[in-house]
Parts: sequence; structure tokens; C-alpha cells
Amino acid sequence: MPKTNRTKYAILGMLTIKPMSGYEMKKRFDGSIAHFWNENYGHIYPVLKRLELEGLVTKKTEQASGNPPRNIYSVTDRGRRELHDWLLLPAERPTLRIELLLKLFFGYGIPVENAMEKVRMEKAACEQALHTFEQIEEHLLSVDHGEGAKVTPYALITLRYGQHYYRAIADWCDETLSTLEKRTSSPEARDEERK
Amino acid sequence: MPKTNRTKYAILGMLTIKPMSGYEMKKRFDGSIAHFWNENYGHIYPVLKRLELEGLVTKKTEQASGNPPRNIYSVTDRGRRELHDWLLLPAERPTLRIELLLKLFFGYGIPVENAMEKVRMEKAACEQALHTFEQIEEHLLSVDHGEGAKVTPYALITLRYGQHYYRAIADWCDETLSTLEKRTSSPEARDEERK
DNA sequence: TGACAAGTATATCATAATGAAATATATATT
DNA sequence: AATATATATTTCATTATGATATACTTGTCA
Repeated sequence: MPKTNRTKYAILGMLTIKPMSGYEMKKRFDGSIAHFWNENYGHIYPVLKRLELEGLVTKKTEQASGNPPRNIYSVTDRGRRELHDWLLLPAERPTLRIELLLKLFFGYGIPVENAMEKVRMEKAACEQALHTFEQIEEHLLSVDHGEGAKVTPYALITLRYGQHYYRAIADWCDETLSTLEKRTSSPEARDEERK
Repeated sequence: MPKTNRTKYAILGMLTIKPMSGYEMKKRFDGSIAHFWNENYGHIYPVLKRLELEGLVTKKTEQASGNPPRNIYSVTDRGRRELHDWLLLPAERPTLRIELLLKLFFGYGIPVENAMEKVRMEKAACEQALHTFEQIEEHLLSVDHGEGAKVTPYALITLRYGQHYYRAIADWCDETLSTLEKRTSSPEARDEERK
């Protein structure tokens, strides 16, 4: 059996926030949860179609003022139930494919400076992400959720994950750069580079 | 254009260590680099076949003593060159899909205890991984690489990545558990659970 | 002897996921 | 009139996943 279709549940989850189109959904995936989940059109639209056939969502075509007509999807009770059941199950752990590490691991034949440049780019990406997280955090903490509204802690919790993660990788980048720095200044390293 | 086939380069990289069969390759992927890269048979064998057609690897069928015949692949000069070129390119950053976070993010309707259990399992997995890393590290540092042999630092560097990463996530688990703990003891939380 | 588990080795398949481009409509800009 | 921008959906080739099927050999234990 192939792995279960998680796009299905990601979509159902989105629709519990509010009814929306595939297009809006994509924007939300690319927004504040991009650091732990992503989806693309090539999967969203086909899955929406299938979910409709299965009766887990319903479609309503809407003609907005100056835009192309759009399909607004809503989650049905059955859809909610299926999502709920899935949410209760243990989470599968992702199997990673970190290209940077693959390139370093097999990179004993490439110039150290090239490896260092890759690590510097990774560090910059981490710092960029951390900066974005700060802004999201500010937004999450400042929003007025209305009279005694109970705010779920989960948005903040998932954000913290990203903060821990990227801070750790940025640290690793520093450590790695100083490890590699030593190699560029050692005589053997110069031998290496000359080849 | 779809994303470039990274299995291709992972395989070429493996073959620069030594000629081997798809089966042995798979064992190596599942071994000490499993924390940053994985491959499966369903991809390894077809790609090996294609690489042979492209002239990047060569096949030699070998009849070992008590085993089924196996195909030992070696990387050709052209294969080495293609790998080398790819290694020099900047590394693409992975787009993450962390199921745990998806389940927490949409999990405002599930019992807090269920969410906490998931986090506890994640923490256990991190600690297990960190323990494995310690053993790998011991092995890496203890191995005698022979007379003045230069050891590439990259095995250790990729291992450190895993250590930073899992330590950070374990910390996040602790933080999250204490955040959620507060909710189980507050009156609103009990209201929530009763539903 | 014969059943059967365990290890080695490859092949195959349906499904999931990716990333990009194609298509189309309406508004705003120059 | 031409062009850019934003909305919105569809399509496609390719890559990746996870499981299962197939097959050969050795060891074991009943």
C-alpha cells in the first residue's frame, strides 16, 4: 500500500477554518504554515474533485465581481468526521532528504570553498526564516481575538517548532563553517585545492 | 519542469565509495545516512537501469557462493563527471511536510491528552535518534584510518546536523508539553474535554 | 525428508507528490 | 492599444513512496 494521501487531510483541515477555493487554499499553505507544510495546485485540485465525489466536501460556484468564476468548497459532516479520526492517529515521521547534506557527504572531491558557500547560503536562509517567524509571532500575539475568546495555542506551538529548528541549523552552520575554515588554512587543504 | 532526479546523484555518490549492487546500496542508505537521506528499491533499480543506458554506470553480473546472482554497478568517468558538476551546484532547500505539526495545527477539536501523547512520541523518537548518533560518532572517531590517512570531515559534519536538529526538536517537545500541561489543568480545558 | 523461516537480490505497481506551464478572465497602468 | 497584474483552474511529465511479488540458497527443527 502506498502512503496515505495527506493532501486530503490538509485540505479538509483548511476547510474547517472556512469555506474557500483551491486558489485561496494554496495561498494559505504558502503563508504562515509554509514552514511545516506545503501543497501545490497539481495536487490540490484533483484531490478536491475526488473529495467532492466521496461526499467529504461540497462545491458552490461563485461569480465574483471582476474575477473569473471560482469554486468555493465547504467541508461536510462526513468530511469533518474523517478528518477528526485522522487527527487522533499517531503522526508518521517524515523521511528526510536534505540535499545540502547529500552534497557535503559526497563532496570530498569538491573545493572546500564551494562547500562553505553552500553552508553560508543555508545560514542566510535560516536567518531569513527566523526573521519571518518573529513577524508572525508578533502578529499572533497582538491580534485581538475578541471578548474572552479562547485562542488555541497550536499556531504558536507550530511556530515555535520552526524557531527551534532554524536556530539549531543556524548554529550548525556556524560550527561547520569554523570546522571547514581550518581546512582551508592547513597545508593539506592547499594541496587539495591545487589539484 | 519537474524537480531534478536526486536519486540519480545519490546512487552515483554511493558508487564512488565502491562498486555495489542495488541491494547493498539500499542497506547503506538505511544505515548511517538515514537521518538525512533515504531511497527505496522502487526507485533505485529503475534509475540504475537508466544510468546504465546513459553510460554513467556499468553493470557486471556476479554469481556469489550461496546467493542469488547480483548486479554489481560501477560508476564510469562520465558518471563521476556528472556527479561532480552536480555537487558544485547550490543545494535546493527541502519543502517540509511535518505531519505532527499538521495534526497539531488542525487539532483544536481533539483532546489535549491526545496531542500530548503525540508530542511524547516525538520526543522519544528524538532521544532514540540522538542515542544512535552517539554510537555513530564514537565509531567515526575511533576508526583507525591508517598511516596519516586524511579523513574527510563530512561524515562528522552531517552527523552533527542530526544532533543539532534532534536536540532542538526534543527541546521543543518539552516546551510544548509544558504549554499543553497548563491547558489540561485549567477549567476551560476541562470544559473542552467533557465535550 | 520436508516444511519453513531468514537472508539475499531484483522487479513491479498503484498511488502520491512535485513543479512548471498552459489557459482564461477582468482590472489597472502606461 | 498594449502590457502588466491578480485571480482561478487545469494539465502534464517526472519523481518518489511503500508495499508486494518473485526467486534462490542456507540453516534448522521436527
